[in-house]
Amino acid sequence: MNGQHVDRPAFHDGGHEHQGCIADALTRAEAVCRQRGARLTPLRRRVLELVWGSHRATKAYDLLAALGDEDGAAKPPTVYRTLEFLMDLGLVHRIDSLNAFVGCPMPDRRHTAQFLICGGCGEVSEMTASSIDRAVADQAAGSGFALSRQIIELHGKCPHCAATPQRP
Amino acid sequence: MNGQHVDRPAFHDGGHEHQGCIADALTRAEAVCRQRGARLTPLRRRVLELVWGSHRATKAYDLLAALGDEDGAAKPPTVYRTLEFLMDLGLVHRIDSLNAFVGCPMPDRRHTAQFLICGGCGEVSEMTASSIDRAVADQAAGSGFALSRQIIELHGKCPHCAATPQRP
DNA sequence: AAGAGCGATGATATAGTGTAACCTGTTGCG
DNA sequence: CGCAACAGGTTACACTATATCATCGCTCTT
Repeated sequence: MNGQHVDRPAFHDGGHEHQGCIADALTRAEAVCRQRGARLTPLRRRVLELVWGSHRATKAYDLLAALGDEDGAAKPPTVYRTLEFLMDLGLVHRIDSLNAFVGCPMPDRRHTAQFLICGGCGEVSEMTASSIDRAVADQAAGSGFALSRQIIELHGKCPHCAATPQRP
Repeated sequence: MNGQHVDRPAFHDGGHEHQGCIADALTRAEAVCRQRGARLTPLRRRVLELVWGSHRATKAYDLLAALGDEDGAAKPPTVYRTLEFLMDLGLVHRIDSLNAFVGCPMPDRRHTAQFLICGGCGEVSEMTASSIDRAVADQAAGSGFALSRQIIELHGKCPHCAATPQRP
């Protein structure tokens, strides 16, 4: 059976070469925009870059502050509009339980997503687990419920943090 | 196999005798409080009653307004503290994707929960689907992730609303 | 080239959500 | 009674998000 099919379920180790993650994300974003006839303006590009600055979820007002440091006082609507654009294109996802945003590692492919959120290091790992999809779809169908959007956010500890109990 | 085991997957019809739902919820709450040595004060009781005023999710500031009409201007901390108390006892759940709260129909039993949220009528239906639990637990374990809390909120249309396309 | 139309961004103001810190009152109990 | 523990009140503030209108620059058309 293929119930275990999962894309990218892994967490990163501290030492990975993160610049590559950012560069790859921007490359994918350019491709998606080209394909969809959307414009990846400097602002949008910069916001996406900031979101990809870590594998944690980024708060809108942190983006705002980061932009402010550079471009002289960005305002909230600027950031929220930009995030909305990026979400519409599937380039970032919103994590509702954190009021924060995370880059999508596979924006070129239509997919559902589940998020593993580490309470230790804050890293968020996106996965697409067909077994979860199937269970959810079955239950919705069994209740006569027409599913349109699923929010699955799983909190806990990533392998690294689970192995390292926090010290007082 | 019992992958289809589900508690209370159903939505209510408009005409059900809702006073009974409220009364039952309060009865269960009294039992839970007695059992756990917690005090169901008038305020807590009133807030729970308000949350159970419908099968939709209730916003904190709507509770605040409702209380204000009665008791002369309640303040935010009062409501949030009371909601926190009710959540600790499992009497209400928070729906993160709505910033709102809904009564738990089975607070006496430890359980995970998934929510079906209708975008038409706003009704929220809680279920405990063991097939989803199992798929989630398997995926988390497979990633070495130590799961502590799962947030599963499924948006769509309930059977009634799916059968009644909205008119312009 | 003039100007319409549109998408992107700027700017102002305000709405909505949530918490920190401190104080007061109440209850249960030795 | 007198204390400890909990519940609730009060003030102030922080954080999150949106509505609305103005501006700028680009493209398309005539």
